[in-house]
Parts: sequence; C-alpha cells; structure tokens
Amino acid sequence: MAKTSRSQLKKNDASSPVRGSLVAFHAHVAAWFQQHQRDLPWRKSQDPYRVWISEIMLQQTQVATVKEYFRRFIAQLPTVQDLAAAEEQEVLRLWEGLGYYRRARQLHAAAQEIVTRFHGEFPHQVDDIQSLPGIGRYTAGAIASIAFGQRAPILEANTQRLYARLIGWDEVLTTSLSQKRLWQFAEDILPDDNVGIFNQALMEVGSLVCTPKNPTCQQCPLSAHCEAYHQGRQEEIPRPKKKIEFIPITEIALVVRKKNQVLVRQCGPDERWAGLWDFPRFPLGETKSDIDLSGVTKQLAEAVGIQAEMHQHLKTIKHGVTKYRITLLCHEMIYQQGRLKPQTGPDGQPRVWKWIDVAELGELPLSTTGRKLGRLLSA
DNA sequence: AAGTCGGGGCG
DNA sequence: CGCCCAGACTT
Repeated sequence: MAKTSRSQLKKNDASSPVRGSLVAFHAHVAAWFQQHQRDLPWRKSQDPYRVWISEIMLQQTQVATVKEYFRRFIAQLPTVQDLAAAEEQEVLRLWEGLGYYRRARQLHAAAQEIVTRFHGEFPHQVDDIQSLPGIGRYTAGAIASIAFGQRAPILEANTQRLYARLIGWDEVLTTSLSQKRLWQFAEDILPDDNVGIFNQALMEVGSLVCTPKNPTCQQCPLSAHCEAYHQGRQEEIPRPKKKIEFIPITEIALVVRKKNQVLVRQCGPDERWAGLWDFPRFPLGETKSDIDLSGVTKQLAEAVGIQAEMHQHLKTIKHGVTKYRITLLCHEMIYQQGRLKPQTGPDGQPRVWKWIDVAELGELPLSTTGRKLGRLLSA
C-alpha cells in the first residue's frame, strides 16, 4: 500500500485529496493497521465466498455480533456450492437472531446465481458482483478489493464518519450531494496496490479510533491529515442525524398447546420475518390496561378454525422493529377443538400453519421472540 | 429523499 | 433507556 506510483508522481501537495501528502497518508494507514488490526475470523483467507458471507452479515450489524454467526455458517456451508444446494430453511436457521432476514434469502439466491450464471466461480468485476442480489455499491467494492485486489472504493458507516472528519464535511451525510462527495473522496485516496488492506484499514480506524463519541485523535494515525481535527471540530462532525419517532404498538403472541404440540405459522413473503416461523400474533389496541382477550380467541378461530381457551400469561417481551416499539404479551392457550383450515395470503400464496412438537422447535428458523418463547416451553 | 427491514452491544 | 452498527432496496 505504500507503493503509490500515481501519487508519487504528484509533486504538488496542494492537489492531494487529504491534508499533507497522499504518500504519507498511505504509509500512516498501513503502519497503523499492521500494529492494531483485530484478529477477525474472516481475515484468515481471501476466499471470495468467505469475504462475501462476512460482508453480508456485517451489513448494519456490529463486528462482535457477527463473529460466531460467521464461524457457524462457514462450518455448515463451506462453499458457494453448498450454500446454493442448501434448503432456504437451513440458511434462515443459521441466520436466526441476526436480523434483516432478507439478507439470508438474497444470499441464498445469489449463491444459486453464481453457480448457474457464473458457473460456480465468484465474479471478479465490480459490476458483475453488484449485479447479485443483496450486493450494493459498498459490498461490491469490499469484495472486489479484499478478495480480488481490484482498485474499488468503499463507503460505509465507519468510513463515512472518518472521511467526513478528514475533509471537514459539515453537512448532513445522508443527502445525495454528501454521498457523492464522500464516494469521490473514497476513490481519490485509493492506493494502486493492496487496496483491500487499505479499505479494511480505514474501516478499522473508523471503528477503533475515529469513534462517534470521544474519538481518540491523539492516537489516530491520520490526525495530521484531518481537517476536522485541525479545526478542533471532530466532535461536531459529522452532523447528527435526525432521530426517528418511535411508534408504540401492543401485540399478543399465542402459545396454543395441544398435548406436546404447539401451533406455529410461517411468515409470508410480504411480511416481517418472511420465511421464518412464529407463534400466532395479533395486534391489540393502544390501551395496555384493558385488553380484550376474548376478542383474540375469536380472531384465532376466524383465522384458522381453531378453538382454544385462554389459559395464562407467560411473559411480556419488549422489542423493536425499525420505528416500532412492540410490547408483546405472550399468553398460553389450551386447544379445545377444530381443524386447521388452509390459509391463503393476500398474494394468493398459501400460508403455512402447523402443529409441531415442542421438542422439534429447535429445527425451525424462528423469530427472536418466537425463540424466546420456545425456550420457555422446553425449560 | 424517505421508508422498510431486526436485533444486540454498550454507555 | 438512547445511540449505533462494514446497507440494500423500494417507493
């Protein structure tokens, strides 16, 4: 990464995209990374399959969370052929708890595309990589640079913050102008060699040093190149994003018991947790105090033709889904009579409900709240 | 440009 | 609790 023939041709530092020279910038990044980089499981090889899996898992998900998921996934499905041939349910089971489950289904679909359209070999060109489902500009650049050494820029949470500070960008980062400027900067600073290491090093600096709060500029390899630090405004840049207004919702989850079995349903392709299984859920009114449990009994009967009697409150789980704050009341019901009637979603596709032995819940991919309830039952 | 999609880590 | 996270995709 220290070899930067293009930038070395530049005699004039005034044309450098960073404060000081780009040559020094590259050298500082490289030296720092060699000393401070974390030992992460996906850094043990440049296998494009592993790089790809890690990058998808890391989308909007912190490094610490991904580590174990990555290890388990690679152990279970070590090659793109294994992934392509796997059942979607198996892939979702490996993804359970990570969130953004569309990632898992697109990963599966992309593996099948790699096997068919690219004959089992991961494409090398950025455009080909980005044409795969679930891969946008960031992920394509990351895979192309890390696995294939292509000279492709990256921009994600860590580098957005780092770059904004480096150039003293005093605008909200989400606008298209800001994004255009930051991508341009990411491209302008690319070295000619070891681009994958360089990109990872900058993310690592952003993650470990150039933190959202209390960045440790004294220990930053790039402080000499940083406009925000030069101005003493590293705490003000980037500008805070506007906070979202959360909408409180109350729902009820039903554990309908029939001897050793419970009633579960698979979420349809058009709803949250698509492809995952969950206990039957119904929305409740705004009022938390006065809940109409008999109405829920009626809703269940109308939905699937099952009559059951409300038994006991199991627990209350609070969780968030994007802008919603959900209070989930979990109640146990006792099956009385009725057979499951076939369900059809608004899209005409069949909706799957079934009775399942509590002991077999472990094999199903469940929503996180569903898993918490499942553990409660087998405890 | 704004909305949707989850869940956990951490001060 | 609130903020943040190696974004992609649709509207």
